[in-house]
Parts: sequence; C-alpha cells; structure tokens
Amino acid sequence: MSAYDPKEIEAKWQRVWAEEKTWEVANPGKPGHEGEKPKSYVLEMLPYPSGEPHVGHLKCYAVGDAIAHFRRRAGFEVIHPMGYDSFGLPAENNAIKTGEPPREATERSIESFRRQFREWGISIDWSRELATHTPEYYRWTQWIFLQLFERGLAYRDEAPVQWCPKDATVLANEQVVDGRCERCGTPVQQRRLEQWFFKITEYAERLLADFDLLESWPEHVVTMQRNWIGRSEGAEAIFRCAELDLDFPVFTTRPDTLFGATFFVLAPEHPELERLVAGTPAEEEVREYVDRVARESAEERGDEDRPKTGVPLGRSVVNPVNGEEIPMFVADYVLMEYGTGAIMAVPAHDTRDYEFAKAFDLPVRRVIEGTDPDVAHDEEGLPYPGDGTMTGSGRFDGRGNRAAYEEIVAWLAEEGRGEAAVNYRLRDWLVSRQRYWGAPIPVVYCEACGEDGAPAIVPVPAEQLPVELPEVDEYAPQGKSPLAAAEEWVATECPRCGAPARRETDTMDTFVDSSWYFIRYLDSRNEGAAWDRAAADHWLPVDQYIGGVEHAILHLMYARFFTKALADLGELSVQEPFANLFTQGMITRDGAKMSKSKGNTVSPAEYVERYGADTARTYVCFMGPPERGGDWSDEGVEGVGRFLARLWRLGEEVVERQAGALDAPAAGGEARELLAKAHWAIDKVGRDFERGFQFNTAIAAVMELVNEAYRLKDGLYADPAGTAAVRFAAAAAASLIFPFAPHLGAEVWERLEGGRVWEVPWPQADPELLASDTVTLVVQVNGKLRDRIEAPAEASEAELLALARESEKVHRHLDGKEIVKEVVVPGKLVNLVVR
RNA sequence: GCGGGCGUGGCGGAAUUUGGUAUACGCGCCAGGUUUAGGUCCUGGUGGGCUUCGGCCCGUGGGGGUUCGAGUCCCUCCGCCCGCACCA
Repeated sequence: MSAYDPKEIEAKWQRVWAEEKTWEVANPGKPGHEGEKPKSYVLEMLPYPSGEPHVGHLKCYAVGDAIAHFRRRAGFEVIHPMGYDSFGLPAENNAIKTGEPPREATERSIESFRRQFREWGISIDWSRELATHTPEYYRWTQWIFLQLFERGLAYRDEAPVQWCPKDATVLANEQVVDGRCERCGTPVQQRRLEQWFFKITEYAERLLADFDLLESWPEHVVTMQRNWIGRSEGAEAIFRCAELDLDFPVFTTRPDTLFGATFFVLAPEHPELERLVAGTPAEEEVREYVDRVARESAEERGDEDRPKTGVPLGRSVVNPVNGEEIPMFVADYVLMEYGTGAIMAVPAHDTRDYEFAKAFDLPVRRVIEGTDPDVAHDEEGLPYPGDGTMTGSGRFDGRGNRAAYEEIVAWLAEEGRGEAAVNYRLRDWLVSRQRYWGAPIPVVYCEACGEDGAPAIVPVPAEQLPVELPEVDEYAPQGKSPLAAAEEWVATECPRCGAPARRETDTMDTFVDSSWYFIRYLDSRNEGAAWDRAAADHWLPVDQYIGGVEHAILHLMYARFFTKALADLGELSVQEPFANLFTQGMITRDGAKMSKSKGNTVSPAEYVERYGADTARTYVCFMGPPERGGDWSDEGVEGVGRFLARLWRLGEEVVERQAGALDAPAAGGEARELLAKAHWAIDKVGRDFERGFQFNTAIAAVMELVNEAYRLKDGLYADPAGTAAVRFAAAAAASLIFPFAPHLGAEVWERLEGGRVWEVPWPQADPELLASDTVTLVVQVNGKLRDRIEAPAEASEAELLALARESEKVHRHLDGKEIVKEVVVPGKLVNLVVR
C-alpha cells in the first residue's frame, strides 16, 4: 500500500489533462462540438496579473472549477476559459519605479499565473486563453470603441472631472470612493477637462429594468447598482431670471412644495454664475467663495455635519407657480453633477434648505400640514418631509399633497414652465486615461478636416487597427499621457484627407478591456472579427459568473452596458451578459484583510507545495459558505489534508482486497448500512450543488461517508460481499470529492473502477438504498424530548403512537396525567400533550 | 440618514428551504490504543449546571407573542459588519 503522495498524482493527472486537452470544447459547426448537450458557460472573473496569485484567486477558481466539473458530469457541455486583464496601473507604476517596461513585468506575471492555474488543476480550456494587453486583443477593444463612436455612444466633451494627483490621471466617478482615488487613496481634485466618455446614461433605464432578465444575482449587488444608478421621479420646473433673460431649469422630486420655495441656489461650478455676477457688487465675494470651494477636497465638501455656507448673488428668479421673486445664492451643498446644478429651496420641507435658511435668516413657509395630530403644526414641526394637506399654495390648498403633485406637474406642462422628469445619479463613463499602459484610443486629430480652427476628430478606419502602443522611455505621466512623448508615433496622417495629423495620446480605462473579454473567449483566435456571431449566440449568456463583490458596481455594470450597446449595434443577441452571479467572500488572516504591508499574506504556492493542490482547493471550499469570508487557518488546512489522506488509504485498502460483485438489493446488516450512507452522501452532495454553492456541507457529507466506511470496514472485509460495499463507498467518495479535489478523485476512481471519473455521469442516489429499514422515532411529552425509539420505517401512525406510549421513559412523564392531544409526524416524531 | 447582511459551543460553522432530535463536519482540547523518541495513524469523549448515575433543569444576542412544538414564523429592543450618502 502506497502512501498518499499528492505531488506524484497531481503531476500525473495534470499531464493527462494537458496532453489530451481534456477541457477544450469546440464551437458549433467545428469538429468536436457536442451539439446534443445543453451548453453551460462557467466563468470566473479574469485575474489582473500582478506578481503571483493570492488566496483570493485560489478561492475564486476553486469554486468556479467545482461548478464546471459538476455541470460537465451533469450532462452539460461546459465552456470554462481563462485570460488576463493585463493592462493597468500597478505594472505601470512598477515601470516608473524600476524602469522595467510594463510588458515585461506583466508577461512574467502571466507566466506565473498560468503555471499555478495548471498546478492547481483548474479545468481550463487553454485554447481560448487571452490577454488584454496584446494587440490581437486590444485591436478589437479599439474596434468596439469605433462602433460606439459611430453611434454617438462615445464622445469627447469638456466636463468637470475627478483628477487623482498621485496617479496623474482622470478617474471615472465609479473609481472615486469617499472623495479618494479608489486605487491609491489620494484625495481627488475637481478639474475641468476635455475627455472621452461613454454614454452609459442612455442605458440607465434599461440597466434598471433588465434586472428582471437575470436568473440569480445576489440581492445586495442588484441593490448597489440600483442605488448607483439612482433613479428619481419628479419634475423639472423653470425659474426665470428676467433681468438677464436666463431660464434656470431645476429638478425636484417634490413639485408639490413649489409654493414653499423661498430662495434659489446654484452650485459653485454652475456655468452661468460668472454671467450673473459679472460687474455687480457681489462679484468679488462670489469669486472668492467659488475659489475656496474649488480648493476643498471632495471629502471636506461632502461632510454633512458642517454648517451650510454660501453667498447671495444679488439676483432673483421668478417662481413659475406664483410669480414670486426669490433671491439667488451660490452654495456648496448644491452639486453640479446632480440634476441641473441648481435647486429651488423649500426650507419648510427639506432639511438642508432649512439649515441654510436658518443660517442666512431667510423666510420659511410651510405649504404642507402634517395629518398626524401629535406633530406640531407651527414652526416647531419644521422641516417636515412627510405627506399631508396643502396650504399656502393658492388653489391647491386643502388637497392631499400627492394629488396636488400630479396637478401642479400638469399645470407646469400646460404653461410651458416645466414637465414631469426622471433624473439619474449615474454619470457618463469617463474612459480616457492620461497613462501609458492601456489600449490607445483609435482616433486622430486633423487640422485640415477641422473647422473654425478646431481640429476634427477622425476615427482610425477599422482595417488600420490595431493602433499599436508605441515603445517609450519614460512612463511617468506629466499631466498628459506618456504617449505624447512618442513624437514619431503621434505624428501621423489623417485617414480621411491624408494631411498631417496627430494621434490621440490618451489610453482607455482598463475597465473597457474587461467589459467584453467574456465574448472574446468564445472566438479568441479570430483574426477577422471580434467574434463570430454564431459562436457568441451559442454560448452567451454566461450561465454562472463568479468573482469578488468589489466589482459589484464598476465591472459588472460596465459589462452590462457593453452587452446592451453591442446588442443594439446588432453584434449580439443577448441583453444581459451574466445570467447568474456568485460573489465569493474574502479570506482574511488573523481576522484582518491580507496585505503585504501587514505581512499576513498567504501564498497559495506554499500550501500547494506542502499539502498538494487538492488539499488547498478543498480547504478553501470547506472553510464556510463560499459567499461569506473566512479566516485562514493552518490547522484547518491540515484537517482537510488528513481527510483526503484517509480517503486515499481507504481506496488503497480496498484495492488490495478481493471484492465480490456488488449485490446491493441483497445487502444486509452493516453492508446495507454503509450503502445507505453512501447513497445519502450522493443525494446530499448533489442537492448541495443544485441549491447553489453549499460546498462546505457537501464536503462534510463526503467526510461523513468516509468516517462511516472506517467505522464499518474491518467487519465488512470478512467476506467479498462486504468488501464490495466498502469498495462502493470508497468509489462514491472519490467521485463526489472530484469537483473539489480532482487529482485525488481521478486517481482513487481509476484504481477502484478503472477509467476517467470525469467521463462518468454524476451519480444518482438509489431511493431504495437511501431509505433505511428503521427510523429513529422521537418521542416528546409536551414538546420536550423524552425518548428515541428505533421504529420500522413503514410503521403506521397508530403503531408509532403505541410504541411511544409503551416507552418506559415516556411513562414517567405521563404518570397520573391525562393525554389531551397526540401529534404524529410519520417517520419522525410523536408528541403527547398531557395535562 | 437610506439600503443590504448578520448574531448558534473554546473556534470556523450545521440545522433557517418544509416549524418537529440544536450544535452535523472540521479545528482545538481530554482520554485510551498502535508505534514508541516524537509525530503520524486508530478508537472514544467534549454546550452549561445539578445528579441518588436512573436522569433532571437550563441553553441559538435581550424581551414579548403565535403554536402541541420556535434557532427557524411575528413584534420589539440591543449589538456587529458591508454598501451608498448635502442626490434636491
């Protein structure tokens, strides 16, 4: 009997899978395509290759691989590809520090990831491998950019943008967290710059509505996206500044409070501010205020607790509902990026407006009376945000505010002073970056084609793609892209008129690269198109997507947007890319997030070396429910290692003994007991997979089976029929553990049964053997457990009751009391209610 | 403030779908066995209190309720975690 040697068996099976290309699948119409099977696209988020894989990667791919293996054996043709999100800042920052070109560090890291994924035994279709930094890939990223540009979904515009001074680039709204750069934590600054945007706002409504098309996404991810998109219903009302002949539309969710507007506030970034105060006494003070706000960090400005500040403009606007002139202010609590950058202030019914009114001693006019008699109706009850009866609102007085809401909106529309409106918090996606290590934006600027002195934006024709990233010497950004220094590259000729022209030097946000990689996998070697339509139609959508919750908004929303835009462009047939989403929890060490600076990182390679990949993989699946996080424990890893070694030894013992043919129906006694346990485990593991990701309990069930086999094996080895039962149990355990520990599962199965376990259909429990002859009858008196009795499984209710009453232990509690009720749950429990 | 999640042994967790044996499985700990230098390996035990050793009582964050029966359902309070937040 040989000892469990993971190194040897893992190398053996990895060789088999590589040589036989076991996990490769063919597209429809290609040789090897298994058209008779339903398809299943199992996908884990592609890694960003930096350094070595960490335990988060191990968990993600171990979880995804278990699903892939289960689905294959459940009869699906499973596509399970892998690639690298290989453009991005860490490689570039490393280049700035060390001078090593980002490509070299990135490709070295890819090599390490690729090697370790093979050493982990992940069942990847390597024929589809891709890396987003290769011209073969980003050529098509650029092609998609051009498609969006042609449809007006990619545009260049000057806008207030978030600038990270440390990374020296602009950021998307989604990349700013608490006023800081998501990557490096530096407080961001506001700048007004001309940048490239994708018009994701055009899809806001569909991004919300199509949550209905998803099969299963975690509720909190949907909620986070919903909140991010931030749909509000309300009305737009136009406030007019007669002196300057200017209309100021405002968005409000409370048109019913229009009569309570007592002042009007503009955001400090409002474009008309300059015109309103130029040459007036307010000019200097307003300018000082605006400058001060501009210097503030987003974090400071966002603090709700600090007192309201602002400056009167000395101008007024007219309230469209009552013709009243109300004073204008500039104040930093109004944000340019939400609504129209201007608000009507209703201090009686809005907390922030109320605070401002108190600070500036402005009138507060109640226009809704609360209907709750316990709430004060005077000034004391303000601000009052709730519903009630209209007051001080002319002919709307006395109505409920909800009814008045509709009437006021209708009246505004009739008068041409406003209309019903929907507003979104979502901003367009800023995609240009002043950085080197990304896909060049495929446009040139041509003076000759331009008008009014402004150069024309000329897209690079698709047949001239890719616009290749040039080699540069200096990677550090200097406020503009390092590409600008590649003069020979920048200077080009206009594809339209042939005149000298200059290339765009910004690159694309790396989230653009990862917004479509799951489509490229389906046809990753195609040199003539981004993908073959038939292949995409066959495999999409992704049936199971797996990754970290940190991508709940950014990547997952961008990919949804891309899918919809590409469907509109006629390139795809699906509206949603990921039918089912699973977000795995984070693994911590000593209760803390792992980081190099804390020195508490876990290197998967180290554990794979010491215990084998099967142990490392099974452990991360056994730690707890995979959607939750968990703390890494070396003792826990050893426990899983012990279990796998126990299964191995069980297999070896059986191989050394002569087993008879299994005659399950004839089995009795302990053989029957063990077979029942095996079928129980088969049933349990199958249900755990089908219910979702209950891997911890699935593995526990296999452990129970192995424990039961150990308990009974020595008695069963006495005869060939008993040995056959042990053999069945061992083979079942190998088969069930295969999705988690594929090398061990394959090896034990081969030794016991011969052949490849992954070619064997997922086992089905035999209902005959699942049920045992007897059940443990629980007997309660007044709901308290008093006895357990072995009872025939098919005993009738009357028989169970009789058994329960005969129990000595039960008798003690019935003594002298009257049974007033008898509850019988067949096959389970009897409860005698006494008085 | 808004939205989401969670609270069970010394620890990770199971049972929450369908109300019906609370603590499966693993770790840790205790005891025994094999070997014996240790480790490995095998077996048993392991929520708390009381015990006449038959058992009895208590126990799933606190309180209340529904029910023959509640970790599970309802109400309420407390605590922790995550996301968003001056969003008009």
